Amino acid sequence: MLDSICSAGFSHTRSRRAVVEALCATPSGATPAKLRARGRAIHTPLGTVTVYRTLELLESLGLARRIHGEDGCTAWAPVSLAHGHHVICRGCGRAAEFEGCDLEPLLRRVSARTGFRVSEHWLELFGLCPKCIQGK
Amino acid sequence: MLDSICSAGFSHTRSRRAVVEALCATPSGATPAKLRARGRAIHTPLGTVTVYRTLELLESLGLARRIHGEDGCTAWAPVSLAHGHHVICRGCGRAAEFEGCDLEPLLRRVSARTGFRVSEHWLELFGLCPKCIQGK
DNA sequence: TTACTTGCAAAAACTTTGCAGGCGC
DNA sequence: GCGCCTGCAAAGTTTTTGCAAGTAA
Repeated sequence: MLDSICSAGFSHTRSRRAVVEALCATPSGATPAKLRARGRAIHTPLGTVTVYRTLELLESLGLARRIHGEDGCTAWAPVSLAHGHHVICRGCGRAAEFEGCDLEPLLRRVSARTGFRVSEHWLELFGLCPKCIQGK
Repeated sequence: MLDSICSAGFSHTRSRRAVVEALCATPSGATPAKLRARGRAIHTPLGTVTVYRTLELLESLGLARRIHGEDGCTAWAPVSLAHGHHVICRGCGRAAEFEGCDLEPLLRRVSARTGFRVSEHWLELFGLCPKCIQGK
């Protein structure tokens, strides 16, 4: 992921590496505060501000994305798939990515009904992950 | 909507009416701060706290819901349909509700692929509303 | 060297909590 | 009158901004 940052014209720095690694270490999503805590294992002086700014940068490059839970939307997760969505576990909060959503028929129906021209969408699923299912 | 609150066992108060009317006046969604501003036209001493608490109440009754935009998720909108989703205009920020989403095939596929047992979902569309399309 | 980055500190914005007084029923 | 409800004030969180020092290239 750092490579993508560099080839986009941004510097390769320890701080960025720390944030990127922390993010990739938690594909299930993590808040800026947690990312900072994790990132400090790699680059100790890592500051909160840098985490925010790096996330912003990653988002603009399409490499990270917010995860929206119904309680809030402060968690971030790395984006690995071209057009992925997340499914979030109600039990432990982990998130998994999945590919493909095939919403075309729906989009056409909504356009016809509301008059909106729909260009993007955003889908998130909630449920229980395999571990939490077993645990019950 | 106030009726629903009352029949659920909560009091009919001016403050609640103010929040409910402000909310219904902005089906496109509004932040707590904006709802308070609008609500003050109805009940002047309306406080921020009451707006938050009323929204919480409405949410628990299934009458209001957060709208999650990619920039944040501080806006709230009334829920009028049984199982509605929102389509949000990138131009003016308005939201419209639509019904039905037929995600069953997708849910099955995701369950099979990730092992998650999916129980809820959450979908939001983005695009341009009829007015904004014309305006361009 | 030169411009981009960083991290601290402080400010700002947003949300929640405590509590005395007010209001619905 | 009783108990829920409200609004102010204050505290707690989260996020953004300003700026001098640091670092990649």
